[in-house]
Amino acid sequence: MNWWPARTPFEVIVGAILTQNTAWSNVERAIEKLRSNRLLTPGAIERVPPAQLARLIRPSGYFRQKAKKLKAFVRFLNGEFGGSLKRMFAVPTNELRSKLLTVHGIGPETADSILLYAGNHRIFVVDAYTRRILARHGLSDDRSSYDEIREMFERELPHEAELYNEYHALIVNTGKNWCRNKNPICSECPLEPFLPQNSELRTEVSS
DNA sequence: GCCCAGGTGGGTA
DNA sequence: TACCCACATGGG
Repeated sequence: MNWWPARTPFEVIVGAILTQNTAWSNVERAIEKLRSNRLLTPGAIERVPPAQLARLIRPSGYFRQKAKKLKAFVRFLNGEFGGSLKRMFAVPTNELRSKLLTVHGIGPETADSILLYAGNHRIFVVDAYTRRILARHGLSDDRSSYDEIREMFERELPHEAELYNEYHALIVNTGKNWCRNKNPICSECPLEPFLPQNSELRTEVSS
């Protein structure tokens, strides 16, 4: 939870759901609404009426869908782990990942963000930026699946949560520029370790 | 006005 | 499996 902007693990999870296909600035408004209404705990989300929850998170977009997703997660947490995140995160990574993927509204990226940023599990998070940057460097194509890309990073990088955390942060923070502009690739590119020696990709890339 | 953002689920062929 | 679409707000 070093880079992810949140105060508690549960807040990370809420943010991971609210940020689905949504700009973070919009998520912040929704989180602040939840905070001022003291709804940033599993118990509070469980008890709040769905319509009220939806109204509060409206700025994050898809608010009716996301209200259902937040409800689905706390139902899962209560049912499987008695409402305890500590107990949930004590489950081995792969087993927990499988369980999270059964929850309505939790897909691969959301599951992995929860595992890494809320639970400190060693899982590399792949997102839209990661895919675009990889494709642009010729390291993947559109047919590469989420898990293929994730496993590539986990295979090539030291297996450390701290490093995955930082690496994904670098991709998100800088990816925005690389995706839209035709900037040369600089030495600070997080994918630099993957680029073949002598590759023209190291100095320049054409769109 | 138009396009997009730190995705996911459901329906159809 | 592989598309297609709905979901919705706020900023550039």
